[in-house]
Parts: sequence; structure tokens; C-alpha cells
Amino acid sequence: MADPRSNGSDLRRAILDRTRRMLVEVGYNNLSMRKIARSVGCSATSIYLHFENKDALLHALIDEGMEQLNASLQEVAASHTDPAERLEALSRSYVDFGLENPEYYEVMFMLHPERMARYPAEKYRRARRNLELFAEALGAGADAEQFDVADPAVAASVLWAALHGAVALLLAQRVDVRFERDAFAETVVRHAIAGFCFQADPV
Amino acid sequence: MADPRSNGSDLRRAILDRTRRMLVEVGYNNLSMRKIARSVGCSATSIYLHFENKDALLHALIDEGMEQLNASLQEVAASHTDPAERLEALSRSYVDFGLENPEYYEVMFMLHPERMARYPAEKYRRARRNLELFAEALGAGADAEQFDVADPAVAASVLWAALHGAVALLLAQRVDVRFERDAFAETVVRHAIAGFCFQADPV
Amino acid sequence: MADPRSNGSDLRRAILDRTRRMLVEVGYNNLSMRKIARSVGCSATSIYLHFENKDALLHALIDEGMEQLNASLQEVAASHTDPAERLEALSRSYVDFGLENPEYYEVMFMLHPERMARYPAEKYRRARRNLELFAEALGAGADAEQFDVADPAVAASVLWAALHGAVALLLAQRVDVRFERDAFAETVVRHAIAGFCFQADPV
Amino acid sequence: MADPRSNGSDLRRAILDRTRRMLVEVGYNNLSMRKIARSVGCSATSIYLHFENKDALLHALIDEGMEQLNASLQEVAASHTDPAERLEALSRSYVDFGLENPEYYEVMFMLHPERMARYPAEKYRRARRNLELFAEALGAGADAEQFDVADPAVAASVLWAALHGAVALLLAQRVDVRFERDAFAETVVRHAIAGFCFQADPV
DNA sequence: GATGAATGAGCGTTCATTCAT
DNA sequence: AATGAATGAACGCTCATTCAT
Repeated sequence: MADPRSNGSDLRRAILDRTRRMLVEVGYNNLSMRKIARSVGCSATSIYLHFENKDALLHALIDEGMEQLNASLQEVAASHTDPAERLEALSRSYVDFGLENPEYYEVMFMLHPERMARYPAEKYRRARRNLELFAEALGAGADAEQFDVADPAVAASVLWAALHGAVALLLAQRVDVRFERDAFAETVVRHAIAGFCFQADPV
Repeated sequence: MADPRSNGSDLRRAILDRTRRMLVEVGYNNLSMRKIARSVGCSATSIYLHFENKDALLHALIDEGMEQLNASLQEVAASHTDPAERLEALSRSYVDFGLENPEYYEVMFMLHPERMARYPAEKYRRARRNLELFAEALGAGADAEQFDVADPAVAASVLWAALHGAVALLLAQRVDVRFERDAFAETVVRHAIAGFCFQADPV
Repeated sequence: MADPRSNGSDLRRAILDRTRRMLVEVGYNNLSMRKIARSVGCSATSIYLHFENKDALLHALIDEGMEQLNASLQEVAASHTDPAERLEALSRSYVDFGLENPEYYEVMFMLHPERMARYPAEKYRRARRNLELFAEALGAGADAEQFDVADPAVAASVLWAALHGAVALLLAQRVDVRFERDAFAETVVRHAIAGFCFQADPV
Repeated sequence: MADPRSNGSDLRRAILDRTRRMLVEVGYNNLSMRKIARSVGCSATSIYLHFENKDALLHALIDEGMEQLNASLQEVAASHTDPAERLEALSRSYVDFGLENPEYYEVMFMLHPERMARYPAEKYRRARRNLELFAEALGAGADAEQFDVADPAVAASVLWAALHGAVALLLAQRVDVRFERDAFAETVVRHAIAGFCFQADPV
């Protein structure tokens, strides 16, 4: 308002930012259009000028998060040629993203499925692209006999599950508080990757 | 529905049972005191005679869930002496519990912390007992040089994260639908345990 | 409240009465649950204790109106043996009911059909019973060669249309204000019945 | 939708046309300025450049409807010299107009007066002109001793009531569905006119 | 002449909870 | 121990309208 160059999409931006923040603060169930409006400083009606409805607002948030996560992972993938190193870097990057952007991570991966049912399936493609980066590294590692992996696609999801579980429990503060957060994350990454390595013959 | 001759404690029992059932049927978000009351066959007010409020009711439910999960895991733990076998059986049991009691699992492990703010921290102890079963198996396996594990407590949480991630993603239907559910769960369990095994020397 | 013997259904009664009155005052489109509540002096929520929803409230109003109208007509029908006299008395009674109970009449016969779509078809039976009283008189009159009527059922609806048209226009204040209301109604009744009489041969 | 070269008066025209069409398609209650604007292809704000508010827009529409109905009736009146024939043709024309333009008819004749409070009384004159056409035919018929009519003005309103009642009930789908619509309308017209004819002496 | 942004008021409805009985 | 009546707050959303540009 103060800035004459400000246009309408500033409000859109503000709505997205506040919503993202409020999601972490009050949780999805306690989030309402009115509360968002109050927090942003506009009327509830105004939100509907920028987003068709509550779902569309959350979808937009998911889109942004996916875009950001994907950008991070792409960059990381591009800067590591060795499959094992790449996989480790990708995993760290994923966990870091989750821990550093709890607001995005919650909407993206921790929302109730029923609520996201209407999220256009086509948009999940970007989510799948993330998985493919893991799958490629796993596939390359298998070819180089670094990993004992039968199906890289399945393996990618397995790895994802391990990383997601760690992020989810950490964000929900359900991990023993005596464990240092980053160290725990690091252990998780190493453990998950170790799970794909060839095991020593039992003596 | 409620037997008129039943005493109060029976009503409490009935409320818990119906709530649990409704949780599975209609989901957490669609659960309301009135709906529970209607399903039980008592008045909404009556629920307040047995539970302070909605949160308290859910807490009681979580307690029961934890008890149930704990009972399963205790039984499994008792019937396997070999640490590796025990760990595997515990892991499978945990995943099975989650997949078979989806909405139960959600309330127990996937609800945002802010919702459970009032949930007495002390009650999480029972949750921790579950973790200890895993830690014991891991510790025993380490002693038997089956597992390459430095700190069994941390390792237990790492394993938990992997299992939880898989359950969470499966329940949220975020895992590629082409993967068969049980097979995926099995792969996850094996992978997670493999992550604790000694690795072959790279050639 | 003042009267200790008053029970909950006093509120139900009050809601019905105020709604009926408000319907005439502000019209259907401007009627809201909140306005009703404000007028009654209770909370909007309380209305839902007595009526499932807005439609159900209006349906109840229609029921009452139909009941009353039917009672009037039944009584009138019973007290006239001569078909022509009976028909005339029924017609007058119908018009009188409409003019004296505009609130009821509007909900019963002037509401938009789309709105009343959900009105249980079975309840229209009582409305049909009213028509049958007219049809019986017309049939009897035809048998007595008082009326030139081929199909009493059709004739009853034709008569109804004439009476309804007069009531509707009068209530909507669309009839020339210089015509005295009751005289006009009387003329309408006589004209409508004359329409069923044998006509003189044109000379 | 709107041709960019069109001038303002075209937009006014377009708004009226689309509103009329939408009135038929979605009904009065579901009509909103925004929906009209979307349908016309202009902004909601633009409607206010041509019509003071929603009521004014509807008033303009009523004007047009009255004009149109009046034109039909004028034409019909001009093409029949015999009073009885003319009256019949006018009645049929009126009923046809109502049945063919249902939602139009509703706005013109079935809307509650309180909604049209601001509708300038002077504009009702055109409505009265329609009535006069009926009155003239009735008067001429009385002079020709075709009709037994004391006051043609009153008789015109009585006839109007009968026709309006039929249209209103038919539009509200309150007439027995087993009656064929056009046949019923025809019967109504004949009955209404018969009501003005000299009756045979009772034997 | 035309618009996009914005809003306050209002909608029907559901919620967890309280209170008198 | 149990309930029916009642309520304030909140929900997502739509409305007619205004105003600066």
C-alpha cells in the first residue's frame, strides 16, 4: 500500500507466505480463511480474488514447495558424478529441505490424504521427478556395482520413506530430545544408504 | 444401542470403542462429539461425564493404541531369541499394525504436536517402551556381532523413522500405486535392517 | 421462560410463528436463519434443535397451513349438501383463507418451485385432498345437471387456478386499488363458478 | 464476448439480453451481478455504469417484458374484430407468453412486492395498458350482448386473475402432472370466458 | 467507458461445550 | 449417571457494491 509500485500480486504473495507460516504454527486443522486473512491484514473475501478456494491456496503452496525442493535436488544431482556420492548428497539435501522449511514440508508431505484428494494428479509429476533423481543415482550405483539394488524405482521409494520418516518424526518432535538433531539426520542418511550396500558374508 | 442395564464404566468402554471405529470409518477430521454420541446411542453430554473433553477422549484412545501396539510387540519380542530375527519380527509387526489400523496410527503418530499439546508428556513413556524393544534387539544383535551399531537407542529411532516413513507414505497413498503394498512394506523392513549389517569391503 | 411449565416446544412454536410472520414481512429471499433467530430472541443454533434445516422449517410451516386449510374446507364441505352451494362455500372459504393468512398462503402456494423441490411428495397428498373436495362438489353438481363439467378433476384444478390467481394478485397488491378487496374476491368466486354453468343458447 | 468496438449502449443491450437469458436458465434466486458479468464478458463493475443497481437492472428487464407482452397483445387485439374472438385470442396470447417465458413471467408477476418496492409506480402503467386491452374486448362484448358484464374494468381483472392463476400454478408445477399442459391452459381460457357468458335459465 | 482490487455483511450450517434438571 | 436445551464462535463461501485508476 505504501509502495505505489506494489500491485495486486503482492497480496497473493503475502497470503501464501502467511499461510505457509500459519500452517506450522496452528496446524492444518486450525487453519481457516478468516485466520489467514486476519494474519495477512486483509479481508477473507480478498483471498478469493487470488485463490479459487481453500484447496487451491494449499495447492499453490504445494506447487511452490515442490518447485523449490526440485530445484535444490536438481542442482545437487548435477554437481555429483559418483552415484554413491550423489545419492548421499541428494538424501542430505532432501532432509535439509524438510528441516529448514517445515512449513512447506508439512503441506507437501504430511497433510491428510483425504484433504489432498482433489490435488490435481498431474501436479504430482513434479513430485515424481524428485523420486526419479534418487532412482537414477541408485540405478547408476547398481550398474557400477556400488549398490545391491534390484529395482531402482522401488529402491528410491524405500529410501524416500526412510528420509521422510526421519523428517516427519523430527518435525513432530517425537524423536528423543537428547539426540542432536543434525547428527540424527546424518545417521539416518548413512543408515538408509548403507541399506543398499552389499553386505559382508556372515562369518 | 447402549444396554440400559450397563453401568457407567460400560458407557466409557462403548464410547472408546465407537470412537475408535468411527475414527477408521470417517477419519479424524470428520469426528465430532455429537457424531460419536449418536453412534454410541447416548447424548453428547454424557461423553463429558467420562472424558473431560474431546482431547482427553483422544488421549485415552492413544493410550489404548499404544497399549495394544506394545502388547503386540512384547509378544513378538518374547517369541524370538535370535536378535536379528526378533528385530525383523518387531519391524514387521510395527508396520502391520500401522497398515491395519490406519486412522488409529494417524492419531497416534501423525497428528501435529500442537494438537496434542495437552497430551501429558508422561504418557509418551509407553511409546518409548516400544522403542526400547527395538533398542534391546539391536543391542543384543550388536553384542552378537550381527549388527554394526554404535548406540542402540539411536539406532532404534533410526529404524523407527524408516518404518514410520513407510507406513505414513503408504497410508497417505503417496507410494507409487504400481508397487504392491505388502511387498513394498517387506522391502522396507529388509532394507532398514540391512542398514545395520556389516558391509562388504569394497573390492 | 417465565412460565415454569413452559417446555422446549414453546420455542418451536415461537420459531414457527415468527417465521410465518417474517415471511410476509421480508419475503422468502430475505429470510435467513439468523434473522428468524434474532426475531424469536434465540440463537441461530437453537433453531436447529427443532428443525433439521431451513427447508424442514418451511416444510413444517406448509404442513401446518395445509392442515388448517384442509380443516376449514372439510368443515365447509360437510355443512352444505347442495353441490352448487357447497362449491361456492368452498371457493369462498379458500379465498378467505388466503386473504386472512397471507403468511401461510405464501409458503404454501407462492414459493418458488425450485425451493420446494425437496418438499416430500408424500406431503402433497394433503394438498390434493383439498382439490378433491372441489372435485367432489363439481362431480355431484354435474350429476345433478347443475354444472356442465366433463372431468371433475380437471375442473377442480381450473377452479383452483382462478381462485389462486385472485388471491395471489391481491396479496401481491397488483389488483387495482380502487376495487374493494372483498367485493373483488366475491366477483371472482361467482365468475369462476359461472364458468361451469350451462350457457344460454346464443339468440 | 462483447465486441470491443461496441459502444456503451451495446453493452447495456448485451447485459439486458444475457440477464434475461440467465433468468430463464438459472432462475431469479441464482442470479448475481458477478454471474451476469461473467456471462456478458464484462466486469461486474461495468454493469453499474448502465444500471444503478441490481434492482434497476431487473426493473429495466420488467419494462422490456411488459413492452413485449403488450406488443403481442396489441397485435392480437388488432387482428380480431369480434369481441369474443378477440378476448379469447388475448387470453391465449397471455397464457402462452407466461408459459413460454417462465422466469420472465416470474419476475414480472410473481415477485413479492417488497422486492419491487423501489419499482417506480409509474411504470406499472404499461402493465395496466395490458389490462385495458382485455377491458375493451369485454366492454365491446357487453355492448354486443355477447357478455354478461357489469364493469369491464373489474371483469378484466377477474379474467386476468384466472389466467394468472393458471400460469402461476403451471410454472410452479403444482398442477396434476397427468393433465396435459396445453390442454389444461386451453380449458382454463375457455372456462374463464364462459364465466362471462349469459347462463341458461335453470329448468 | 471500463476495470481489478477490495470489502463488510451475510449465508446455512456445525462445532465443543455448559447448565439446569 | 444422564440428558435436552441452549449457545457463541467459527466454518467456507457468495453477495452487491465501492473506489482508485
